[in-house]
Amino acid sequence: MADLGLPRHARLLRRADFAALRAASARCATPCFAVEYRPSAAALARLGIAVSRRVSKHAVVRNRIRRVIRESFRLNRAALPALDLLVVARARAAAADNAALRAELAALWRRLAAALNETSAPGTMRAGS
RNA sequence: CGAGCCGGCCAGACAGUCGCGACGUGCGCGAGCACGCCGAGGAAAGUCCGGGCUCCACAGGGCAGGGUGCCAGGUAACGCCUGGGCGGCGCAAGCCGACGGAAAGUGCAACAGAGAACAGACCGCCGAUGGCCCGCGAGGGAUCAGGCAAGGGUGAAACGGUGCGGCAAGAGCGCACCGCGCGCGGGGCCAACGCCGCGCGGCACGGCAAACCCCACCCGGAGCAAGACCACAUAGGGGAGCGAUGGCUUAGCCCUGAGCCGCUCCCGGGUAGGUCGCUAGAGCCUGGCGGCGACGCCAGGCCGAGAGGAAUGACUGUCCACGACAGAACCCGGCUUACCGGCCGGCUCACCUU
Repeated sequence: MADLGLPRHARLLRRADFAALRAASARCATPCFAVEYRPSAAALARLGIAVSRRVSKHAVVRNRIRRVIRESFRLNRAALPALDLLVVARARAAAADNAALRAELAALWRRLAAALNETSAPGTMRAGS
């Protein structure tokens, strides 16, 4: 039950968090999304979302993308390593439907977990666990 | 039943699963948990107007600048709404209109056309009058001077229309009627207006003021990251007192007034960290009364998002008329723009039946 919730401590809430993430982060991208990430100070994955007006000038479209990202993160966050993530929507996301966005995000989470396990040594990961 | 006009309302429904935010209650030292309840729109949009609220030391006057523009109401206010007038469109119900002033001044008018503003003569008409020619003469002829603006033609627009008289031909040149203008009286509860009556004037005063302009009325500036408070590094911050000159002072300039820069003393302080502002309001519903109406007054009832790295969602299933435009960010009143469709009421026209 707790695995599927999205409490506040699993989100990036402060300006400072975003600034720190931007200062030092690794990147990873798919057609609709770009992700910046770094090891989290907390013991679990935390999410930040950025959907700018450049993606779509319509608030309804931006809200839809934001909600799909939130929902996908909520359902998958238990399987993710302890990272601070900033998911940035790209312009192509506005044209994709929800199912496509979900599929892409699911792939993204898998890639993120795998990439982290092999490249950055297990040593850096230990901070969370 | 068909075509159409006006007004009001709705904006997929239901079930299950997993979530998010506010509030209330309970539990917990606490992060939080449980239960209950609520959780986008008619346009939340564009940010085009008008207010409330807040701060800018700031009050008054003048100029500049901006806005509005038939009249009267409504309103907190408006560029909005209602009613009326005028003009245009429609058979009609109805709809649309920046709709003050061109006898203050300046300016503009492409193309066409002879001529575009106190105009003009291309075609045309006349040639009475003075010449010319013919004729003995009465008279006749052409058109030089000249006269004309009726007809043709151009144009978005050509300096009233019809008829009669008049004339060489014509012309408001004269007259009748129509039109127009001015004045007075009535009407319109006031007004815009020009419906009616009377009198005067042969008739001018052409168009454009979303060209300058004139007239009337209105208008400080910035905006909730406004602004207030609390907790935390060095003050350039704040308060009080004293002040001649000079300088400076949030819309642009000037004037008056006021304040600041200086000195002394005192308090403490920037900053998207947190809290407040933050939703109970020009509020909504029902009824009554006044008003043609917009709306106002009175009584009773109701509480209908409040986030802030930013909630109001996602998935699955079933059904149908297969779901448009679109997401609150301080709050209201409007306007404008976008939009799949559906429901209700009133009205108009056409046709059919009786």
